[in-house]
Amino acid sequence: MARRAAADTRERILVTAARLFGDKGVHAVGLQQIIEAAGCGKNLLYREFPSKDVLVTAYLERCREDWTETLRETAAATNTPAEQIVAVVKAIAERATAPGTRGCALRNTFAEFPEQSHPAHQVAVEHFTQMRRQLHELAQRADAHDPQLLGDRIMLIIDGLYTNGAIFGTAGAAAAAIAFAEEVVAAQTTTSTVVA
Amino acid sequence: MARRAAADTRERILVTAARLFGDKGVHAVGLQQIIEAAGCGKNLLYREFPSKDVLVTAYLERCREDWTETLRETAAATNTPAEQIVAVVKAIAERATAPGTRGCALRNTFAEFPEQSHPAHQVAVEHFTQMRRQLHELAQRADAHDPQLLGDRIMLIIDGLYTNGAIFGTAGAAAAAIAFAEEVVAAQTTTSTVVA
DNA sequence: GTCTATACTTTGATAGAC
DNA sequence: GTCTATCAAAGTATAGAC
Repeated sequence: MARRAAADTRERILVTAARLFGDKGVHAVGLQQIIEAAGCGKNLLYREFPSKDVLVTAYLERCREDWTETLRETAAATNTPAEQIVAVVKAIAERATAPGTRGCALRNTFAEFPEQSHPAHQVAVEHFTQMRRQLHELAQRADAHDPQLLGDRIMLIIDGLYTNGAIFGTAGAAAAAIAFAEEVVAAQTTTSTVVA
Repeated sequence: MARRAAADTRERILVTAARLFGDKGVHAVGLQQIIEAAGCGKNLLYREFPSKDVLVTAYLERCREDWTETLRETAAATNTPAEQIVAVVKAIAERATAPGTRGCALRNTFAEFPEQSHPAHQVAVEHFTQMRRQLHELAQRADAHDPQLLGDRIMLIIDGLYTNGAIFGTAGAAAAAIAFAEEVVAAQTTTSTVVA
């Protein structure tokens, strides 16, 4: 069943590329390196991903799915939109401050590809735009006084968390960011300023 | 006095390189491009900066000086440490959300050089460590309830501001971040929670 | 002598042919 | 899966202008 193996191969290449891109950055990783690490031929890689740009785009789309998954999981695990906002920050905080982590793949790749015409740049911008909108919606469903304000503040905390986590990577930073998010959500969703 | 011109030449090369690195990213800019833009010979560039790594490091050190300058200016323009914290956020917000800006050079370059052994990586880490310490000190002088907490929260806002500004670059984002910082400072430096 | 300009070497990348 | 073409990069050396 050589034909059936194709799906697995594509997945293996993508996972391998994602790991290398994430660890060393997109520019620093050559296709040769991915081929060796994935243990496949050059032909196969080019059959699945006709160019490096296509591979990078697929890598970023995969990262976007992780975010969607986070949103889905936190929605299922919480009772209220306000709780979900904090849970989202919590989930990201745990990942962003894990040792060896290098921040957010989409943000890092965005920094690597400043050209607006580059597909990687565009995928990243789409992601951030969508993410911001989703946080606004979440804040609205949480009955925030000013949904856009709350959403943007949470976005700031998440962005900062990724940057900060990539630099320092301490567990304390995660707890601090979560507490910060809790206070911000509480202040923006209740009439009296209550600090949990 | 051809010998005297050397200082100017070095400065011109560095400024040119800084602009190109900042606009297109370090990896995307070749030395040839810098030579053409600066209008100098290859020999001269290699005399002033023996390798690209040296040039990149000089570029980052220059960016660090900008931060030091910001700290100095805000200290001179404000009366209290609490005001200075807000002024720092304000100064960064204005720069980070200016059109055509691409966020923080040190953070972007940090994303481009994940290897800990690379001098560019080390300069960036030094900068962030120093910056965090300075924010802690500032929070302490502002009589914050928990100086480290306040400093870290301001650091989160600044980090987020750079990322957010690089992506969306709206003027509203600057005002929102400044208001956010004001509230956080007020909440952490007064006994009663006062919202300005 | 100091700068510009260019030719060269080596290395490593994408890409495609077979 | 190997082999090869093409191109661009860093870095070095050299030729020539003022």
